[in-house]
Amino acid sequence: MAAALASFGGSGKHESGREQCKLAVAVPRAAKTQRRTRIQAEREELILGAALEVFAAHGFRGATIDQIAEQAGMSKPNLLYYFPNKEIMHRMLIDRLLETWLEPLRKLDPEGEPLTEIRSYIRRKLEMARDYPRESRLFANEILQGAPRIADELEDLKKLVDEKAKVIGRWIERGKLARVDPYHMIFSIWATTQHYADFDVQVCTVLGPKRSGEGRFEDAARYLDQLFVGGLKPKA
Amino acid sequence: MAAALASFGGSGKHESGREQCKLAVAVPRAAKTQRRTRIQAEREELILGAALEVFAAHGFRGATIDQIAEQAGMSKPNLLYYFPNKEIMHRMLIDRLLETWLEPLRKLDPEGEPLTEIRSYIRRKLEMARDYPRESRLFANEILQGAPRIADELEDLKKLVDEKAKVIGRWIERGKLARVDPYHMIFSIWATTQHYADFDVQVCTVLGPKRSGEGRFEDAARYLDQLFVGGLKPKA
DNA sequence: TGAAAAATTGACCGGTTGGTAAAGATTACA
DNA sequence: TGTAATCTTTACCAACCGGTCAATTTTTCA
Repeated sequence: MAAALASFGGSGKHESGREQCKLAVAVPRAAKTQRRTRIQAEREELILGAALEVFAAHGFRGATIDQIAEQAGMSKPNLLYYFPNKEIMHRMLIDRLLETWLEPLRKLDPEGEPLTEIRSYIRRKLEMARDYPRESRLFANEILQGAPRIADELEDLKKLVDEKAKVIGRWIERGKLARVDPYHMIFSIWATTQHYADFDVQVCTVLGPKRSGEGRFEDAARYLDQLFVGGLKPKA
Repeated sequence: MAAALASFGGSGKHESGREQCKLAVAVPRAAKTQRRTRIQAEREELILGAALEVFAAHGFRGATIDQIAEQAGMSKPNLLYYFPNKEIMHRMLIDRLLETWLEPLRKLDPEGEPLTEIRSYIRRKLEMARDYPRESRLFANEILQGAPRIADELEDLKKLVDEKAKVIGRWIERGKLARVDPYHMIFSIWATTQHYADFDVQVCTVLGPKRSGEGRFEDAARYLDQLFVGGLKPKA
């Protein structure tokens, strides 16, 4: 229960320090010129949490403002006082999601020991699936439906992957990894780790009540370690 | 382009021969006592195809009857003459989907050579992701949103997986496979193969225009082969 | 304290959506 | 060919949904 998968709390909420660029859009119209209130900050956070819950569970079109408002414990017009419309809530969630979501890949260190780096990456991604399943499902919903609202962001993602694929390619050239396709390797890491967030219902049903406790992430971590270390170790 | 991934056409449409149990529900009310017409069969098939397209792209709530009707090239009331409501179309699609979807796992042969069996399973699943991406997305949409409409079917799935997990367990006992968790092994196969259908937009964007042709499935097949054979081969 | 600013709400509106009613067009078949 | 069954469409309805408005309550701060 302890060693395999670390806790994730460390770096606080999603992005405490940095100013959130797109947030300005959502400042209530009545307060445009004014400084943000304490209540504004609190309410906006409350609403975004509720919106995350509902968007993740029903997708963009499936989610209704009424549902989000109820989840946040306020009336619909009250919610719309903070966020002028549904799109903006969604857009803001996607933006801050991508920040955290890509962090593990960014951390992949070209100077590190290749197999260790990849194991760390997998572990981090699995921790994110465990600790931020709603974010994962929000993203999955969006991609599944053709990513209509995040084409630009996907291009940024491509750049990051291109860069890291080169790093992996160099590791392979130096004989530190098996000769695999770096892109498909990254895909397989995304797929296997996010599966535990996106397909959680299925995973828990199939594992049954006895094995579907939190321990399932430890088991998954152990298995994925075996799979990837075995599969990516360079042939001697 | 040829060897790695076979074509999938072989067994014809989803279930040509067998009688579709739930179909009776959708017989137009006007024709309850009567035998099914040629037109009925044709139209129902046409509608289900359109419904699959739309449900896969927008999820259940996101799909509208009007969209499905337009996709099928008919008016909404005309469509509703064949299927009394949205739920029934969805339910029928899910039912016939699960039949085909689980076939590859059913085919996992306890008597076969373990590593070969698993490689075949992976290849078949990947072929399904390539040839039936809409079905995959329909399923993904449903699971992602908590599987509200298919709890029963998931229980059946569990039974099948339990059975096959035992088979895999015996293979491991006989030293034919590395000592991995059979359940998580199956999850990882599902995740990695279905990823190419469910996250197609992302895959194609990241691969870029040059590599995102149909060849991406060949590359995926090759990579997954390396990964799983390397990862699951018993330690000497 | 009091008044301005901020927060909240009920009532409402236009457009969409799932679904129905009924009448007209087409097809099967005696 | 005629007629009954089947198929299709136009017109429609009630509920829902995204979003607005104007009025009320609460908070802030001089």
